[in-house]
Amino acid sequence: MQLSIGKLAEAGGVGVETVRYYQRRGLMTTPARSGGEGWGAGIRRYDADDVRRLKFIRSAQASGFTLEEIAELLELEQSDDRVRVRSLARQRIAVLDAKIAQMSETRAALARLADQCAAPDKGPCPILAAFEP
Amino acid sequence: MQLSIGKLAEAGGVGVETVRYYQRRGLMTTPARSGGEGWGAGIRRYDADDVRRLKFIRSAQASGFTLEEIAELLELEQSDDRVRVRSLARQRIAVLDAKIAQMSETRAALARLADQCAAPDKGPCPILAAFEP
DNA sequence: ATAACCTCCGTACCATGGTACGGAGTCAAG
DNA sequence: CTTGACTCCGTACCATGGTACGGAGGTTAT
Repeated sequence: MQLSIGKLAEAGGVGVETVRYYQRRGLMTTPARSGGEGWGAGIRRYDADDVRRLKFIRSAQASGFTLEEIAELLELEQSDDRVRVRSLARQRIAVLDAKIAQMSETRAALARLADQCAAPDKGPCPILAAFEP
Repeated sequence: MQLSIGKLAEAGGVGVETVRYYQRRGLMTTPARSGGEGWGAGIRRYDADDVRRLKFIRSAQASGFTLEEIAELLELEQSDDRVRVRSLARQRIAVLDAKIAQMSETRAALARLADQCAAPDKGPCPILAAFEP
C-alpha cells in the first residue's frame, strides 16, 4: 500500500498542509522521493505505518498532549526507554486527573447555574456567583 | 476600597498587562480616570466588584471557556436573558461531558501503557498501540 | 497530448492569549 | 523637590497550531 501525501492526509482526517506541518515539526518523517522510472518518480510515498502514526498524533492531541510532547512520545517509541515512558505516562495521568476534577467542578457550577436560571421570574441568575468557590 | 490596576492584577493573580488586555477585549471595563484633585487624579481606580469579575474570568477560563465565550457570559449577567444563559450552560455541559469522557479514555490508555511498560524485559511497550481504539 | 488535478517547496498569514517596550505623566517618601 | 515606583497608552512581539498562496513540475483520464 503506497499513498500520496494527499491520501495519507485524507486517511488521517487532516489537510495536506497539516501533514507537511507535522513533518516540519519532526512528528512525521519525510520519506525520500522515489527516484527512477515508473509510478511516482519524484513523488514521496507513504504507507500504513504513516497512517497509524498520523492517527496517533491526532488522538494524542485530542487528549491534550501538545505537539512537542507527542514528538517526545514518538521518539520514545523508537528508543525503548521504558522508565521514561512510565514516568511520562504517570505525569500525564496526574495532569489529566487534575483537569478532569476541574472540569467536573465546572460542570457542577454550570448545572447550578442552569438550575437557578430555570424559573423565569424568581430571584437572580447569578453567573459570576456560580463560579465562586 | 479603591485599587490601582496593579493591585487589581495582583488580587486576581494576573499581570497588569493581562488586565489591560482584558479591557481591550471588552471583558473588563475601563473606569473613567478620576479627575480633579487629591488622590488618584488621572489614575483609574477599581473596586471589589472588579476583583470578582477578574477572578471569574480566570476560573471560567481555567474551565475551558474561551475569552469570547466569557465575554458573552459577562454580557448575559447584565442582560438577565435567562433563556440564553440556560442554553449556553447546557451547551457547555455537553461539551464538558464529551471532554471528560475523552480524557477518561486517554487516562485509561495511559494507565495501560504504564502497565505494559512496567516489566523491564517482557515484551513491547507499544506507545502507538496504547492510543488505538 | 492536453486538460484537470496533484505534489513539492518556501514563505506569508491567521486566531488565541497573552508579554514586552518605551515615553510621558502621577504619586509617596525622604 | 527629587527619586523611585507606579500608571497610561500605543504598538510590537511571542508561542502554538495550523491555513493559504503561488509557481514549477509530475500524473491521470479522456
